[in-house]
Amino acid sequence: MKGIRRLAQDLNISIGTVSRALNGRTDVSEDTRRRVLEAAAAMGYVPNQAGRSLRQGNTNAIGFMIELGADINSNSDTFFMGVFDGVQSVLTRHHLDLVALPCPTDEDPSAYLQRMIGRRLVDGLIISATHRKDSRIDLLTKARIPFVALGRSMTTGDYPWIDLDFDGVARRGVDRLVAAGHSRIAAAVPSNDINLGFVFLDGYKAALKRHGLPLDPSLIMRVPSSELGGYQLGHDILSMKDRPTAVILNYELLALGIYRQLAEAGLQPGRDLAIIGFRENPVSRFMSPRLTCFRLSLRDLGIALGESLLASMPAYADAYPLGMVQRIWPMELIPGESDRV
Amino acid sequence: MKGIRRLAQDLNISIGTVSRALNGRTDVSEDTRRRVLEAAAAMGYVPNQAGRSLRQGNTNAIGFMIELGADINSNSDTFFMGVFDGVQSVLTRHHLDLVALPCPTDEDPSAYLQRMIGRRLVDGLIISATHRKDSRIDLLTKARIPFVALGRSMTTGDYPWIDLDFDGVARRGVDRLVAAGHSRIAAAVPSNDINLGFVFLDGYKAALKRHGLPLDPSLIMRVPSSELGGYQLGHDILSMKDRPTAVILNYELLALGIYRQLAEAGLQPGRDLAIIGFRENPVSRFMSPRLTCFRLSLRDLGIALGESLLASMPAYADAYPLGMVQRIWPMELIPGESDRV
DNA sequence: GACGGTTCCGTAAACGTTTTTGGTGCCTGT
DNA sequence: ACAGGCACCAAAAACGTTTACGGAACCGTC
Repeated sequence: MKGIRRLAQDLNISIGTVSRALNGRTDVSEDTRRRVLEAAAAMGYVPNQAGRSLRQGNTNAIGFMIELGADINSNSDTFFMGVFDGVQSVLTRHHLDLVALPCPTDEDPSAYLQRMIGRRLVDGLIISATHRKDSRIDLLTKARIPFVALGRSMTTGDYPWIDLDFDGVARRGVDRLVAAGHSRIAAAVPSNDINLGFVFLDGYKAALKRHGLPLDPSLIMRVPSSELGGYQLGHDILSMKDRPTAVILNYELLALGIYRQLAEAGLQPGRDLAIIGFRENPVSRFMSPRLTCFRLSLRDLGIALGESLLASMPAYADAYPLGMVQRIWPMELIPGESDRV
Repeated sequence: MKGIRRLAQDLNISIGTVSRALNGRTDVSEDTRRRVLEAAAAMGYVPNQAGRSLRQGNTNAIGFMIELGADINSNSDTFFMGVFDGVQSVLTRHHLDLVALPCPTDEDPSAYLQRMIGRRLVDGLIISATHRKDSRIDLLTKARIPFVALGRSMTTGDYPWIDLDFDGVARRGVDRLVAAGHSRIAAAVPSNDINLGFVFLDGYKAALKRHGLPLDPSLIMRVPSSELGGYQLGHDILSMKDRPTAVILNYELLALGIYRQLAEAGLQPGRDLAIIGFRENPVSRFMSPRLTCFRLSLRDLGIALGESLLASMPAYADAYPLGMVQRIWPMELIPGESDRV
């Protein structure tokens, strides 16, 4: 005899009553409830989730899918650790648990997601690293699984998302560089079809136009989102015949590689090439010269993600009357020395 | 009508037969099996995990617990992502899924683990960042949950673990520095009671003794495992009246902070202070002067963890006749310029 | 032609919960 | 004394699977 049945037998009451007592129903006497709770604590009873899920049709867990294959993820897990913490802090208040679902490098993300959806392992999902056309979004809407995307996408249909302000980062980067006298400004964009690259590029183009600067296609530099990509970026820039005098970056680790490339050429960030990096992180804070980049609170971002997800789950929506959240997450410019002329 | 019942109805056969066909049982004709598989694929049928778990008493998932609170985790670049990938590659071969369980900053790890065990969300567990006395180990053995620890511990009882070679890293670091003529060698150790600190320290002490060097307690420097800890470490070293000429590090990001601290003092790693770092990572590869540190394959480590776990699960043990794995994971020294005299 | 063996499949129980339904006993007001 | 209401609880159904059991059909053998 196990589980709730055992508990009921010990107390000499029915399992239904035990269940009601544990779940805080009203139709059970205070005395009985107290006895049940005491006995449950004494034997360390925890409801079996499988039985519960089967009956209620939910799992009290939500998933956060991360793609190990996407270089933008596999290179920096300080990002997700921070976000997880924020998401958790929202979810635990509602007795929901967070599980991270790491999609293997060698599996198609959509296939992986479909498997997870089918298994009914979670009640809701957060997906990240959205691509320009992201079939996961279709999958989730079709399956009617509540979700929120960390990242916009060009996929049609209305769905909740929160995205970093790639547009604003590009725009403000250009503004700042133009104000400092630069006119040949390069932009690093990712070499794959992750959506943030397009947003970043659009912001870059719009800013150039607003300043009346010509758009030189050779200044749009496609490199992988990794520290090696930054190294390559540095090489590409240095080997151009008509070098840009400044560059804006779309990913945090690029700065590392470009710093190295400049150092090897005997050049210095800020003096020989103005650099505006992306996200401030533990590494960027310790680079010298100090990197000009943008700050955001990972924990707050996680909280916002958690709340948006809850807002789109019928069972919790009343506590979070946010409607469908489509939100651009602001980032604060932190001036450093890497973009001094 | 949903799930397997729907499938059976469409095919006009019993649900038992459908289940047997899907699960590869022998007592079903090849023709029937083919029809079932086709129909299942056509309607995108995926077995409901709750029903399955309830019946079979397992979940076909294993968990990887990470503590967001431990600074050694929340800061570590790339570490877990790489390990996850290796674990996955082993598990998927056996149709097991990996879920990462991030323990919130503000929750006690043991309490969190107990909740997860109680929910019966996973069949097995990998825990990391083991402490000197780690109650999670008692919890897991008592609950008879198969697990493997990434990290040794002083907790009694036999249990499977894999640990990085902190002892060897400390020993070889000292050897190398002594060979280069150093005699005052400092060691950074974590300021909390994570077990790796004790192992590292023991290796350091043993190496000193073997070389006939005195043990100076003031050279054992306790700092948080973060880039800020490294900054503080650098400060502490520079402000000593009888400065060490070399230091060995126990955590990868420490190097970042100490580099910065030296730079601010107009000093240079390798010339003014010999530094041997810990794990080679994307960041260390781009530091200058290049950091002398140790290399390991995260993916292989993940594979080893996955295999050890399977070896300790009765249902899979026959495929992995490893016995109880207690293994020290070797790390390869990568010479750089940071420890040149 | 009875019989044992094999191959295939249907039936039903079981897993641990939650929730609906119904019922018992007690109290209250008339 | 009796109808009605209330507070509490027992019983049983339901969730979607897997699997033990038994039986039907077919085959070959003496």
